[in-house]
Amino acid sequence: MIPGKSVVDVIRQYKELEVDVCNIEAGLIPVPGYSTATSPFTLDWVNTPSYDGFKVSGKRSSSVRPHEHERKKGVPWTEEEHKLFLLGLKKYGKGDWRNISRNFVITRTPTQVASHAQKYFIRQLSGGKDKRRASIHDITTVNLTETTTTSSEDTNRSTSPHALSVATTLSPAHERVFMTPYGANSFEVKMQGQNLHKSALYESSYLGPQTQNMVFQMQQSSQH
DNA sequence: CTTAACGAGCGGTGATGGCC
DNA sequence: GGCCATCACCGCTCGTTAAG
Repeated sequence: MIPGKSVVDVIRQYKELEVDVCNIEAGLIPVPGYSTATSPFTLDWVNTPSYDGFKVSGKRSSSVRPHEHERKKGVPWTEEEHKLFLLGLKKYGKGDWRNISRNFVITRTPTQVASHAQKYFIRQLSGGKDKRRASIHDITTVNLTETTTTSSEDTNRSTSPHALSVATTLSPAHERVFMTPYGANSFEVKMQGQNLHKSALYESSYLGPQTQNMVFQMQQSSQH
């Protein structure tokens, strides 16, 4: 299903692509960026017990490296991602970046998580040095935090369609509690009173089975 | 997975010049 | 002289990448 395209359009596009691919494989169309006469690369079909497919051979020229292998720009970690990282670190411990990536910081690859952890631990080791620039790595725990914010962003998040709102008898100050899925294995709790807002991140294992199921269903619906 | 090198981007700080 | 804006330099932070 492609928005704005009919079945006939899609079939026509498929057939055109099929012809293109046939022409490319037949060598009728030069691949952009490669000159068969000057390129140091060759494409060989390899068929061994361990590998079956094309393999590129030849030397990589350092002079062309910057053009064909641009360094990716870094995407700064958000506070939310860092908090999820801390939760994952708590659950899986140092070194299990794969599971932390898979179950907590699902927006980052294990390599990115490992890199972030490296900087985080370096920051912890250098603690105590004054005159440091503020960093996201200064956040070392994910605990119940109390604020008096009444920002619209706060309100919007709490009343998102995937937030579970429950009445509370915790204290007269907390009139409502909002639970919002937060990553794959955690959830955010916000307690709101007239002038008091509290928020905290918890692992899903903190919940009873019924509530865990409700949060799981909210996660499913938020993904759709 | 760990470690270290690398590079981009940002913020702090001092120098400089214009204005009052 | 005091204040403010602008600029350049430098150090720091942090994401990417390659080697082990």
